[in-house]
Amino acid sequence: MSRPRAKLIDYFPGCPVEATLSFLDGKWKGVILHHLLEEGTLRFNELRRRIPAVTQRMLTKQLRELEEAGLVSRTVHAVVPPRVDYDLTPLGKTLEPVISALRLWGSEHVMCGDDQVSAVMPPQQKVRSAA
Amino acid sequence: MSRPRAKLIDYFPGCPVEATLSFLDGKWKGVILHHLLEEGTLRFNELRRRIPAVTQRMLTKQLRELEEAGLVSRTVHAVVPPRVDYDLTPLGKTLEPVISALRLWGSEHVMCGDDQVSAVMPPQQKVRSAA
DNA sequence: ATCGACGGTATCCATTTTGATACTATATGC
DNA sequence: GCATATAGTATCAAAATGGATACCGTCGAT
Repeated sequence: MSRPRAKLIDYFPGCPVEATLSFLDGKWKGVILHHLLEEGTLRFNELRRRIPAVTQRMLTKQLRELEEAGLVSRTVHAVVPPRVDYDLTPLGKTLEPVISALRLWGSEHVMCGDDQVSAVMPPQQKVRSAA
Repeated sequence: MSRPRAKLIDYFPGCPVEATLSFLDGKWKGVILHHLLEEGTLRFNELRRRIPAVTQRMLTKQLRELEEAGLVSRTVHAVVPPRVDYDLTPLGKTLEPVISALRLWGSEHVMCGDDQVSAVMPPQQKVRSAA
């Protein structure tokens, strides 16, 4: 219910980019998808531990939005310490090339200083076909 | 200035994805980059016309952020009706594979209803190498 | 003299997003 | 009985984002 992006854009010829971005919106969706792609099924607190800076509320929200978008599945096991598994749906898995492209660009061009992030041209190294 | 994303993330092993996303953040950066990639140098109002839904303030803001990030260059011509050219920097151009991946996924998986956007699995069609 | 185009700024306001904190329920371990 | 773990929800407040509107200065056209 909150998709400010692409929602009121009446300009859709050039919009698939923005449309895709709207699914990755929010502060944590990228990381969540990344972990789910890398590690497969994860429980709520497993994700939390992998993303220390996220709060419970935020993680819940982002997961719900991913679920609503059909990218992530949520499986509740009716066991006694509650247990909920999160996994990518087939649709979610199709995002792999996108996440890979993001990750590749990030790892080649983004330098992480102490508390800031900046993009730089990589030294003339050839881009290996990093799958 | 304002980079809530990735700013306070002390978890950087798995973060290139999020780092990249932080550069595409904001409602219009994706479209701006898309147009600049497609059409090369554009003036302020040329961009505006290509993105009817953006306000002057927002376009300015997003362009400034892209400039600050080193992805876009801003050239002021000291002529009499002011003239400002925006173009991708070499660094900005390296985002092409990313934008392409986003565009490809968007065009294959995102269906645009009247006023909402949803992702779907494409019917088993093979992915043509849509450059 | 006024209007419009250009490329913005400044101001104000509404919405959205995020964070902090406290709270829930059940079961196990102590 | 109390703490812990699980997977959250509720509430409040702050911050960030975005939109509307008005304004700036200069030039050419009317």
